[in-house]
Amino acid sequence: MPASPTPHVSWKDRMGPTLDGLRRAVTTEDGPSGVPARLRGWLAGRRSSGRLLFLNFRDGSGFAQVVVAKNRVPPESFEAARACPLESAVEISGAAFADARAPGGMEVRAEAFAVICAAEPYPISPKEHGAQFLLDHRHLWLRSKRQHALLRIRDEVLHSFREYLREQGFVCADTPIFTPNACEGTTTLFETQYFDRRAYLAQSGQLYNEAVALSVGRTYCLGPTFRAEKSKTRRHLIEFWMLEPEVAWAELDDIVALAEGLICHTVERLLERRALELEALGRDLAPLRRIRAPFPRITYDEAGEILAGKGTGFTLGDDFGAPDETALTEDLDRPLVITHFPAAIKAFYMEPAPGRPDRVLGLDIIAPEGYGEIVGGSQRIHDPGLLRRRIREHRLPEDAFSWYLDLRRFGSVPHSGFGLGIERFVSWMAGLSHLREAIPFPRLLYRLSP
RNA sequence: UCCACGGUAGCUCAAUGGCAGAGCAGCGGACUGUUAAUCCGUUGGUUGUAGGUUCAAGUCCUACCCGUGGAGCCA
Repeated sequence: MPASPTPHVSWKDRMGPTLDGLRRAVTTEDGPSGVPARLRGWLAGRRSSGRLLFLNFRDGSGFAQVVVAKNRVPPESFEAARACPLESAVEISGAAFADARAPGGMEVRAEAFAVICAAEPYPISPKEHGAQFLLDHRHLWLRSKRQHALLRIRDEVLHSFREYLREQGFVCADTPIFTPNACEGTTTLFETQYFDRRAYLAQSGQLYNEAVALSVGRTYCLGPTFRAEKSKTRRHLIEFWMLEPEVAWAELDDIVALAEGLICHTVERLLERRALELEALGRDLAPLRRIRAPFPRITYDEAGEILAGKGTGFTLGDDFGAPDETALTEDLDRPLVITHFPAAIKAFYMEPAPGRPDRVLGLDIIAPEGYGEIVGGSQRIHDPGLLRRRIREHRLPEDAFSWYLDLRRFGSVPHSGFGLGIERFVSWMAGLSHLREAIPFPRLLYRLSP
């Protein structure tokens, strides 16, 4: 192999220091002062005080104040920094100092400033905007400090979920998006062409997860799901991401404990690693610090009794509506676990409760603070005869489920799993008033772009 | 799909049926410690679309289009 013509430089060294790293170095007690740096990024804001400019600069890792003093930089640098439009791509040479007057405790004092690519007049101002305008400019809105924080919180949530499940011995095995038929036969599916036949966009990976669980024991999938419901509320997206663990040998109580562990681990990680971002959103951290296992747990029938006393108009036998969920959790500071639902309102594959054939071993977890249902799951039927009967009772096409029934013919065991809505979870953590900010590019009823 | 509300400057919003307005952004200027900086000046309009009532319509009427919130469905 021929010798490399230039010495190898690692990726990290090529890219140079980031604001995030500089801030950590400079603001540490007894840390260095006046750390020289060359930074590349975007001009996020500017205030001027004559011969002194205060720039809000974003390099991707974070935001920092850059001070450009007229008598400390070449004249062309000062003019460029004074006049270039917001969101221009710029390069700054200077040094980083700890300074209590700067937001975040650090500022970069510029020695040179150059515009790499001047922006056109930027449509998003620091003032208020309506939801429609911001969503039309979602591709640019993502650059704001608030969205920057949310992107990192979502990333941390996804990372922590995977981290916890991996520690518990789970294997991530993703499930298909194109599916030949409706898994549960309940919600409306998006229909699409699959060459010369019809296919549907997945609304759950559960049935496939069950197959994988009988191979590796503990599995999960994490990906987008699609519901063609004309939902028009702050709690619904047309395309959303769902985490679905499935565990062989697990019964209802086992996956309640799994959900508790998963949620508590992720809340802890967020408080530990993303407290600054949560605070940037104005999120009150006190309610998050109170999230501890075990979660309060009631049955469907007990919930019905509580609701009878609250007068929400709930009828026993129905599923809970949004006002019912709010009423059940209004006095709680932790998520509420509800189990043992009527079989009639739940999916065909749920295991009947021992001694109560009209109730099934399903679980819902309702988040506090009005964030609604974040988890739905169940113990699955493992008896082949019962499962076949249920498929017939629900008038589902038996041949489409032949592979699913096979799972009960070859070493069937009790198993359980649940689905957790990523955007609902992120909304709850971040204290959002609408799900649309919890995903980079939300798909809403009348919005398919950007 | 149903219910409620809305559409006026680039943005956020005002305007008893009687001259189309403000703040912010933009543009020009002042300012060496700003924190959504401040101050002075200034550009900017087919009032969602079509029709109707009226001496006169942003305003009232009809239809349509688009959007927002809620219900149901669920994560």
